[in-house]
Amino acid sequence: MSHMVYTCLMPLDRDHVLRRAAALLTRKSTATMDEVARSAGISRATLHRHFAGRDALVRALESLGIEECEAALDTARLDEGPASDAVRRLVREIEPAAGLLAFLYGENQLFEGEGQNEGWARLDARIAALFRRGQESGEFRIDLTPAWLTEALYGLVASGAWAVLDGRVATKDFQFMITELLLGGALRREEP
Amino acid sequence: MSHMVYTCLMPLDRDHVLRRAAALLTRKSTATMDEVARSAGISRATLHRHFAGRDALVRALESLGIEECEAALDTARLDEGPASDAVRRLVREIEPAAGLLAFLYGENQLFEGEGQNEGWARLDARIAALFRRGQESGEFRIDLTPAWLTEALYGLVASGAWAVLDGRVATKDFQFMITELLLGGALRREEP
DNA sequence: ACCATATGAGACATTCGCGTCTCATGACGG
DNA sequence: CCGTCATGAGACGCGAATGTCTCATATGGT
Repeated sequence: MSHMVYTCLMPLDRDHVLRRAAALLTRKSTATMDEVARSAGISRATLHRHFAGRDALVRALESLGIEECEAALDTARLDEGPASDAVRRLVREIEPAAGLLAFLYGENQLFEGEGQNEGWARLDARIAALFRRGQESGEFRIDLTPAWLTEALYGLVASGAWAVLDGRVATKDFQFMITELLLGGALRREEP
Repeated sequence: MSHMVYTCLMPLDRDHVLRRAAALLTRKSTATMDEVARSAGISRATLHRHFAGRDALVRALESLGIEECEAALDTARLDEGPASDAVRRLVREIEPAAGLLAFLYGENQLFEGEGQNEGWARLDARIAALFRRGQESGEFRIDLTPAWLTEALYGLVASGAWAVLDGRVATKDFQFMITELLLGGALRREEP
């Protein structure tokens, strides 16, 4: 029997395939199942053995993205310390998943219909809660709703991921550009 | 003969079709040619008479989006007055095209390959010049590059359009949310 | 050495959207 | 009243991608 193969190699392989798929689909969202398979170094047949179909693959990517985001939120400890620092930690931790997130963000077909993953709602709630905490503590302005700030965070992360992918922004500037714009905006701060 | 039909009705019709196509494709970027036609109230045959194929349709939408953006930039008079006011005017003028822009922004296949419309480069240059002007006048901070601010503007406009489409943000708040976040950020301003 | 299993390669039918075609209809101008 | 032209409806073939299948191979454990 090969139960050890099941419990040790398989998940690694599946994860590897998912990550390559994410990387490819981020650049070319219309990539073929065959292209995805080649990109992961396996054959189309094997890809179909792991994922029932393209839909199942995208769903798996969605779950992976949600998992990574939730892990990032956990690591970022959103409810500790100043809210602005928590936002910085959040962006830093979420950066590795930015590409995948950008792909899923553009896959708007996921968000229509009733079958949408409730993980997004959980993420939205946690991030919005962070912004609300910052508002209640007086750190953040109250005339921008937490829902919009959450939306804007997603949008900026996706924009940043694409800009990095296209070479318009350096990878090392990713976190700085997003957090500084999101928190401080483009205007010069008055010297205190 | 019906030359008057050509010069009067046709352009209106074509424009109408393009706008309906933009509205539909913004929500469902994988919409069928048949769905686009139905959405515009015409048959698939007529749609194919106006646009050689799906690719031509998307290219026409791209040109329309660029035209509307350039018109918005013209109306906004980016080189007059304080740069922050110019940004506010820019967002206000660009709002009607936000949905179309969001669709094109997600159509990343347009930006790969050499056949990309040079109109985007013109728009990028004009918007980046605005941010640079703001930096040189001391209004904007200099640690966020004009290229990134331009990218972020696109991303926020797209995010805003989608948020409005999904009912997460009120239409009347669109301009305020974007300009305030882009210019001022989420942090509370110190009272001067 | 033997067997089980995952894999790769390839064939196959199916589905789906696209692009083109024809024909009938209706509107509009001469 | 008649001709022209755009349109709608529908049929048709094509190509691409998908999903399923079989078979040969290699790897790894017994």
